[in-house]
Amino acid sequence: MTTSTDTKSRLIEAARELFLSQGYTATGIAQILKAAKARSGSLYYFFPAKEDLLLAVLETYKDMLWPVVIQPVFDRVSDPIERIFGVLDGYRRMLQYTECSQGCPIGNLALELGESQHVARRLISENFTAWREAIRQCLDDAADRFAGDVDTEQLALFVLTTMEGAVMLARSYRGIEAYDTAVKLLRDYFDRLMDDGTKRTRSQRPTRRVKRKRRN
Amino acid sequence: MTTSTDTKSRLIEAARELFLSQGYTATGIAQILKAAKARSGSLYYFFPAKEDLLLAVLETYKDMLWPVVIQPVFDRVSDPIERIFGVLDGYRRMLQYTECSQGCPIGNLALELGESQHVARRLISENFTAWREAIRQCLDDAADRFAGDVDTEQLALFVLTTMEGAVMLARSYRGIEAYDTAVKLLRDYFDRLMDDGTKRTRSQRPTRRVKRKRRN
DNA sequence: GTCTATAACTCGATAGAC
DNA sequence: GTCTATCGAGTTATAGAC
Repeated sequence: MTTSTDTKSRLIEAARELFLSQGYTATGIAQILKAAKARSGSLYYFFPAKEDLLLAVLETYKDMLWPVVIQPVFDRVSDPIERIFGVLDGYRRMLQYTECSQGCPIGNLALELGESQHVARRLISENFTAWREAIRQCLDDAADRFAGDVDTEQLALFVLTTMEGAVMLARSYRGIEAYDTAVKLLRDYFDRLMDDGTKRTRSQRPTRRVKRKRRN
Repeated sequence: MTTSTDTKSRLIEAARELFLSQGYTATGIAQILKAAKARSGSLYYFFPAKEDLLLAVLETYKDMLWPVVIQPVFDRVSDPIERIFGVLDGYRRMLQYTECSQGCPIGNLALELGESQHVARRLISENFTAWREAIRQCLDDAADRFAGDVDTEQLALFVLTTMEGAVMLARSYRGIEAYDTAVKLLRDYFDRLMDDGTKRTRSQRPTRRVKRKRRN
């Protein structure tokens, strides 16, 4: 049992890494087996088909979102707006660590998978939605810092849009500049949303807002 | 000669469509041959390998950028800022036409291709750069409308970032909403860049900027 | 649960006639 | 330039022993 669980997670982990660096289609079963030090009998004992392995990978991404992507940033940073840019910095580190060859694993698969793999597509959109939800929580926590009314739902989606587009361009140009530029301009947009010039002075803020508690 | 040229372009066109809808790796030679009504002998007469066919496809995208993507919008719209959003509307039409299954063909390939295909990657970045250049021209044409100093190079890159991210999310969610939201917030950012409220008066503005009408 | 062996098929690419 | 025939490797997946 310990062995079996071990093999299963080794397969998922190997598939996850290979799907990330090469894509789903371009990764062969044999390659996964070699990386996981397993045999085809084991793989097909746990997963009926290659696509089921993909589904397992996408589930782990959902599971990893909070503990790996969000929570470490939230533990380090308390300001809700800075938390957002802290998350974005996490993707920057990923790009730099991989010399701009790898960015967001979900974005890769989002564009690769076609109509046929609709279960996988649903998991991808669920991953995106969970990410947006984390950002939206930050925006809600900072709601009183915005000058006018802000649709935090839409703004969170815009943050995701920027991140995914920026990762794509950083990868394409094999340089971090495109990513940094996008985040810089997103920050500029935030500044303009939060500060409408001389019109409104938010003057004193003696009592710092209490942080809303997140689930999980 | 007429036949040969015909066959060659049929192969490129078939490959272009299949790469767009299925990706490069997932598209097989046999599938391309069937769609182009050609035989393998013909394909390998024109292209030494599958990757060379990809390069030809990417070249056609570069050739098509101005006549197909940019110029039709510029012919219809004269205002430089509206030209930018006109181009973005072209991608919206593409998404709607394909029920959000296809967006930007370059973006697809950008995330799919790995380290190995470095010639193809260079062509992809050239496509992106040419696109940015068109947008930057619009921004330069509207330079006096921006409140402060604006780095049109960076802003053009941000427009591309937004478009690519928005196309990805529209495809993932199989709905145009994510795209529309991204464009709407990009428009809001533009408005804030062009009108800085009461802070700074760019001296006399005898001709008040006309409030642009937004579709939708 | 894991092993080996392999079926059944598709892949990109080539050879040689015409 | 286009045709048919096919190579060899690689693909996903299965069978059956252990």
